[in-house]
Amino acid sequence: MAEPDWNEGILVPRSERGFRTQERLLEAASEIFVRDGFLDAKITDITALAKMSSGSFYTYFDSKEAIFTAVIKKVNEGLYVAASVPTGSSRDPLERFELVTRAYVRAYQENAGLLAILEQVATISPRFREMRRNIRQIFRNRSEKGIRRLQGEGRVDPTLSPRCVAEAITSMVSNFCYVWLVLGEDYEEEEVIQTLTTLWASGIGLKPAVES
Amino acid sequence: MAEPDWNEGILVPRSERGFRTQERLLEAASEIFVRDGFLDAKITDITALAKMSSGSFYTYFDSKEAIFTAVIKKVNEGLYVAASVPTGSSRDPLERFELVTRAYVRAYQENAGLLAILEQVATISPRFREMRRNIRQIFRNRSEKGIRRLQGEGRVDPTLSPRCVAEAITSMVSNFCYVWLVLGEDYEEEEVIQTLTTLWASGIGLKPAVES
Amino acid sequence: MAEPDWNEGILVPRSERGFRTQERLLEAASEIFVRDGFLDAKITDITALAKMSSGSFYTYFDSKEAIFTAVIKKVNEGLYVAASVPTGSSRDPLERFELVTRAYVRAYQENAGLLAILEQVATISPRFREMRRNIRQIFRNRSEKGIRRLQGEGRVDPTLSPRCVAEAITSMVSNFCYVWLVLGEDYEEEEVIQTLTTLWASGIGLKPAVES
Amino acid sequence: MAEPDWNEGILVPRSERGFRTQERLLEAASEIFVRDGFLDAKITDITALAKMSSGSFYTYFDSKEAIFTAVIKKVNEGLYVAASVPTGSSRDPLERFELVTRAYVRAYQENAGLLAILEQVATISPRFREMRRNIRQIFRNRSEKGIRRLQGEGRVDPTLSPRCVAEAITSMVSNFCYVWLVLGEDYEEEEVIQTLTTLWASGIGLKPAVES
DNA sequence: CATGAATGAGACTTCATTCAT
DNA sequence: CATGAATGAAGTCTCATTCAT
Repeated sequence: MAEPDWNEGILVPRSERGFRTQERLLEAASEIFVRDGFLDAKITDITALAKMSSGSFYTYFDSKEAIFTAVIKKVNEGLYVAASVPTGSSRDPLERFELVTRAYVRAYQENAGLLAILEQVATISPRFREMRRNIRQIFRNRSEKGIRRLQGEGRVDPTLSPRCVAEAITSMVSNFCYVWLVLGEDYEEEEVIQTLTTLWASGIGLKPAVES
Repeated sequence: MAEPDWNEGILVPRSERGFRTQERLLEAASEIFVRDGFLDAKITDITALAKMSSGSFYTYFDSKEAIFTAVIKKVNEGLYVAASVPTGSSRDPLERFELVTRAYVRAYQENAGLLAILEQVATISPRFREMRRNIRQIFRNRSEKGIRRLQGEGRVDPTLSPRCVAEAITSMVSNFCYVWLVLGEDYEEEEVIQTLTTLWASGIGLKPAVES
Repeated sequence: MAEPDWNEGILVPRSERGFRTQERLLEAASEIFVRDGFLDAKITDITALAKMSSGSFYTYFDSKEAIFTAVIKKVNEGLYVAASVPTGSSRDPLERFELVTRAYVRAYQENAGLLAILEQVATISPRFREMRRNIRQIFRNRSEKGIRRLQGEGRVDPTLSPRCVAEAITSMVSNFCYVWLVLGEDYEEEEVIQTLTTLWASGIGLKPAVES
Repeated sequence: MAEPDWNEGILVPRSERGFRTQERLLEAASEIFVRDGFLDAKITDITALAKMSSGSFYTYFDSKEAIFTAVIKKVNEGLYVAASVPTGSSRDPLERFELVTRAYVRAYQENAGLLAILEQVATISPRFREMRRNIRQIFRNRSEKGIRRLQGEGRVDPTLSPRCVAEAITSMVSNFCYVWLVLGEDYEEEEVIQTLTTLWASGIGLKPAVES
């Protein structure tokens, strides 16, 4: 339960100049991580790209893990926003599914490089496994709630376990994005979104609203 | 396309005794890989567990990658068999889906430890990325073929892209197993199998056979 | 022979305010040196404790060695005073020995924390080895002179080498204090003083004054 | 109370060849430690002097601390033997004191270089502080026992605390050796031994055996 | 005079792999 | 075929001191 402190090891600059230097490091690190992966990324490559001495790195971050955390935090926030995209309660569920899927796919596309590395680091470090889990939970919990509501409205098979279904759909969407955008299987964006949306909706047996 | 040679680096013992020694190394390696992961697994730990000198390792394998390949090959074969489980053409599709899913889940359960490590190594090494991709393809291609046939029989929405759907279902099943059996989310086996089967079948809009 | 300049590297503040700032640094440094030792003491810890920026340190001291010198100078002066405690020529030698021992013990007790660190630094730096030697010499030379006088008065064995005896007694007293007050062997103050005084006096075969 | 494990970090070679290599390292390390001190001694200097690659060091020792422990253990054993020199119960106490002092001085002389470094390390590391304390205790405990016996025989002032006196004498002898043989104060060996022995014997008020 | 960011040399350590015995 | 010692490249991190603002 004890959530790791995601700011651990990330030092806070005390001047405007320091703030800019930290930003430079973050940008350089993103580039290096995407290029070389976490394991092969060298601090000296990052500082060289940011045009500073290697020692300066430690003015702003305690370790490679720390700067990776900082880099990923931004990505995470992007995914968080995507997974929380407001759908407007008045819409049709199908439309909502599509909206959510599209937002997720877009966010994944924009950050595919770093998400690939996060996937790598998550297999190595429990800390980052937890981080990835968190963002996954947002998506899953949201789906679960939606399914519960639709079951309540009699529009979805009531025998299905909402949590289990939500987990499965989350797996489908997130892993499809991984295979497509990271591993490089060739698909066409619109087709992906339509297929995932359809499988999702039909999978849970979504029925049209019962009109009165 | 050029398939890596999965036997490269795995030396062939000349004697019966050598064969048994190699087996001992494989068993020890499985244990160490599961315990420490690929990166932290040390050759000396493997040889110590197999009760031999570190130098002897290279009589049987060329490298750490080679012995990992050998260890994973067995697992892979298990998954291959599972993914190829004969279903008997006469059966109902729903039953076939369930059978395939169950076989996959069982195989995953039996090898969860090493599959977790394969997941790790696949993020690091293209060679093993390819290996994992292969086994995934078996499952996906099979699904794709099934869907195509059902579309031909008019029992599944013909506008869906069979490949895309198959990829999505493969993602759903394989990633669910990962989250459940490797990351440790708590689910109940039978419920998982039923849920995945249902989502699969309903997702593609499977209709009862048209009786004549 | 060339005595180091013990004020080298200690800058002289030009203002009253600067003077107080330097004092703050000295207090902070004492605390940090005692807590962490010389080697592990960090300039940033000292400045942080003194509530100023690390750069300001160099307005007042040239180096870590310089501030340590400044800190130790005070201690040294204390020991100097103790070792020079006036005994009044009229007293009984035994009483004088006790007075000197007591003064030394008191001074050591009051500064045990920093003297422990001086001991450390003296093993590392010739400069501080010299400093410690100086204070030791005061004690030793004084003893030596006393012994010579008593030998002249026929109250002490004339075959003993005054310098060698003085060195031995200095070793006994100073190292006892180190073992007791720094290393933490448990002794009772009064007992220590009496024992050292007795060993000293009896050791040199002190005889009662020859009355005429 | 928990005695550190003095073999920790010292690996045991499994072959004759390894044993010789470890010896080579120990000899090289002694030389380097004496030349540069513990802090400035570099692993690469040791391996270079022993004519091997730097990595080989870690086949035999875990760290610089470990090899220093191994080097000092030998010295310690030498001092232990010296401090335990058998005196023959029949002798005169004065002769016994001289014998013990002489043995200690000799042992110190032979190992002065490394003992200087031990003194340095002891001020830095509790582990080695403990080691030095151990050897000191042997000497002190032995003195204490002797004094107790002589008090029992009525040949020594019964009001003196044996432990406190023994500590003082140990301080005198050991610190004199340090000042003389490490810091370089100029003394003549025989004079030192006689002076220390006399101060010791007279200090405790040793009386000739009461003849019947 | 104060601030705090910038500097940079370099020792330690790991461990897969090779090789002498 | 077994043993275990030998190899060596290379990356992280520290922190006293300097310097621009």
